Amino acid sequence: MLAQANEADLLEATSRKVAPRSSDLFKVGPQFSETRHHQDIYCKSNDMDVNPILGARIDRGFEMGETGTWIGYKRNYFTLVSSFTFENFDFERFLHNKFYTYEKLSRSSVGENKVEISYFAIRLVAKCSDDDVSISLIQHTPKRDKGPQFPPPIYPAVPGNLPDHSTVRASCNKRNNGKIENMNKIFYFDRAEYYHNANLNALKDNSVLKNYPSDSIARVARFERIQFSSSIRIKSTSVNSRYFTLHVELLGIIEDEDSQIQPILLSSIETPPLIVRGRSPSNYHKDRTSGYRPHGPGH
DNA sequence: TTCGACACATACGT
DNA sequence: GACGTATGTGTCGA
Repeated sequence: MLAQANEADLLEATSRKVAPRSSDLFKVGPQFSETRHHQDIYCKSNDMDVNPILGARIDRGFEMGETGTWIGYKRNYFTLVSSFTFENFDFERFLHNKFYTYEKLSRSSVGENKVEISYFAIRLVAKCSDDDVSISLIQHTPKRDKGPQFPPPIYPAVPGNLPDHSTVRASCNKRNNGKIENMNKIFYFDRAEYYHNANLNALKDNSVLKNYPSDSIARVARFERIQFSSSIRIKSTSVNSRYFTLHVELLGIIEDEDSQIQPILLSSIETPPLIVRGRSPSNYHKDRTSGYRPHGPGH
């Protein structure tokens, strides 16, 4: 059974051409690390320390290679979802509170500055795993080449639960309004609807909720049709591939003295090192049946 | 060798 | 089941 699985993986990874719309393209990728904390979060009402827990899953675009490393393709899309919760905070409790953190002051000065968090947000970044240098990611529309490209959005977000892999799979490429609406209930929180049902409005609300920039607020940040920027260098030497990591960051958005919006990195999670295969034909129609890596002159 | 552009093919959603 | 889409990947030429 193990041998069988390996054989299947090998076939998958080395020979067969993949149909462009096959649902097999959805695969769960590598696990993310435990949440790492960068700046503490406190609850305003009682100054209690709040423990954020970030979760994320790659749902498309990476598969495990023969040697156990995770492999993606520069030319192909990947999909990633992420959400966060606060330990011991159910959703209602979150909605009735405000939070603050400390802003690191410049190196020359000492100490930290207490700042209120206007709202929370989730960001996706990629880094080169050697030097921690940021790598740009881009997002396509369904029109791909015919549409514009953007950097992946930073999602203003409230706490939420990560949907199943199958839910993410089912959420892609929907045009039917009813289906889209059902998916939106999973991926978004509707503030206007909440205010209506709770007999509240933005004037009466004095919680963190009122500071979010729009009524449609992510419960789950969904990053679809993401690719590594076409300009990334894949090799560190002519032989060795570089490794990349994907990081999901929980940000606290604050307002500085000049009412400028500014993100503070509160916590993050990351993938293990990833290989991104480039466009070289040697990364495609391989037919070797051993673990041998081709790099000599081919055909 | 690598990249942008265009092309072809094929499973999916409606 | 037909039709339009979305997307992996083949290819050309700078």
